[in-house]
Amino acid sequence: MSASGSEIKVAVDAIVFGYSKNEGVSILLIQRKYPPFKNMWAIPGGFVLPDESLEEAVRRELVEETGIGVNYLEQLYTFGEPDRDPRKRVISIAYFALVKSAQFQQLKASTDAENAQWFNFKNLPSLAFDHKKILNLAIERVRTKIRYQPIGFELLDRKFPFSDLEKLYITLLDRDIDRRNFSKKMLALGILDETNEYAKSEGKGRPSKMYQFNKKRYQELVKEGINFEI
Amino acid sequence: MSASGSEIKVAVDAIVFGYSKNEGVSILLIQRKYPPFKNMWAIPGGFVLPDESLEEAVRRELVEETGIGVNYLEQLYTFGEPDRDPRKRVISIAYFALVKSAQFQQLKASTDAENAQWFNFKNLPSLAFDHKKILNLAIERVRTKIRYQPIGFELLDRKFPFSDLEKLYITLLDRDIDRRNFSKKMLALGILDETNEYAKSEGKGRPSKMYQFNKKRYQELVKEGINFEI
DNA sequence: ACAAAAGTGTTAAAGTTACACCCATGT
DNA sequence: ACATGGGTGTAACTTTAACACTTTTGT
Repeated sequence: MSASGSEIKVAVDAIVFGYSKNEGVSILLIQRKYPPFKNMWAIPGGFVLPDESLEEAVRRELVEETGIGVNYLEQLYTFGEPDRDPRKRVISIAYFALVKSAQFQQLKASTDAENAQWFNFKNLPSLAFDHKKILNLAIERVRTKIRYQPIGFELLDRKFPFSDLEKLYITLLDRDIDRRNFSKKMLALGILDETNEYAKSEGKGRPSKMYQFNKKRYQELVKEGINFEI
Repeated sequence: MSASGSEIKVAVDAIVFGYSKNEGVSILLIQRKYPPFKNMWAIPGGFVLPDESLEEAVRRELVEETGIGVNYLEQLYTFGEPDRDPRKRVISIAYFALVKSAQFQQLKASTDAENAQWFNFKNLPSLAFDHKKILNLAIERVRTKIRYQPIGFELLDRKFPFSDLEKLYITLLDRDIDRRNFSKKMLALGILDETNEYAKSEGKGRPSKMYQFNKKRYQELVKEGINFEI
């Protein structure tokens, strides 16, 4: 090891994803109040305190800056180019987070965090620092990951109609999905429980059964060596 | 963001993988000269200097501590639990690196770095700090990744007999592979060029043709949307 | 009765797996 | 001539992809 320590600041950032059937995938951004990049949009985040873990830091910053609590959090990548912050050397450990649909819609409506706002992931503003790069990586990661891990359920409510799941995949993968093949495959995995509830109809169409992701069952099956793949 | 910066040190660590047909997969470790964990084995690494990128830091530390230059380097994960170093708060950005077979064998023989040593990945000593956890993650990552990205070639020489590739996969995936099916699949991908060289026989068996990974071709095919998968 | 969304099965094509014998070389 | 590792094809099976009509509800 080198003899001396470093004068480098350590920050965390979190790309928070929300989803609703009608609006698709959204990402939570905050507007900067101070220079540099004053008034520009940025990914929420901040410096890590001496005695908290990285994940604790992310959760704390998210509450402070946006009032949000997330139910899924995963480390994405660490960005550390010497010049990524014009003021000083900052390395940032980026996370991505997923928020359940009902909560996302509540948050959208609330005014708790005046300078936090959701943006559709296909229509994002320009961003401060290297945040565009971070965000693109996060989107790419989520896009890839829903194909081999059941993280999509973290964006839906606990109980959801099958078509919501399908729409989520269509949105993220950005291509059509054959409804019959998709449901066959999903149901064949054995990780979805059918409930005896039905979606309250929204005025049109046949009401759909509500399904529920069975996490325990999934974990058992993982041990037995199944692989989720869509 | 929080107002204040942090008093956290930033380090990088690198899990270096080497491979040879006879010895299988090895990992490069160094023996610590000073407390804490004096004399224990550890993953090479050290603090990031103020003006170098993370990757530069990894390469510099590897040269300083082990005399090695690597040909493939990828970020693995960032470890930041507050208590992972007993002395002070250190977050470490871990990388994994792959070394080509010929170079690995040279390094094994050389005495450049007295306190650096290669260990078979199935027979590792106990390690300082949380390095066991880091190492396990690295092994898991490489194991998974060779199945969907052609990183295996970074462990072989530029030209290699087909059976070396096969043995590498058998070793890492820890299961038998059907020679016929494996070569069919690999060759069907169209990313291996047959050379007109033959392996100099080692006294027994039919000499094998030498193959070569065609990186350009692979990158073209990726753009066209193939997916490498074994 | 019609519009809208949910629910459901079959067939062809592609991909994967299982399996065994001959070939080229050194001793 | 034998021991050793290299090289190769085919058939059964599994998985995936393509495709359209019926059901339930609200208006």
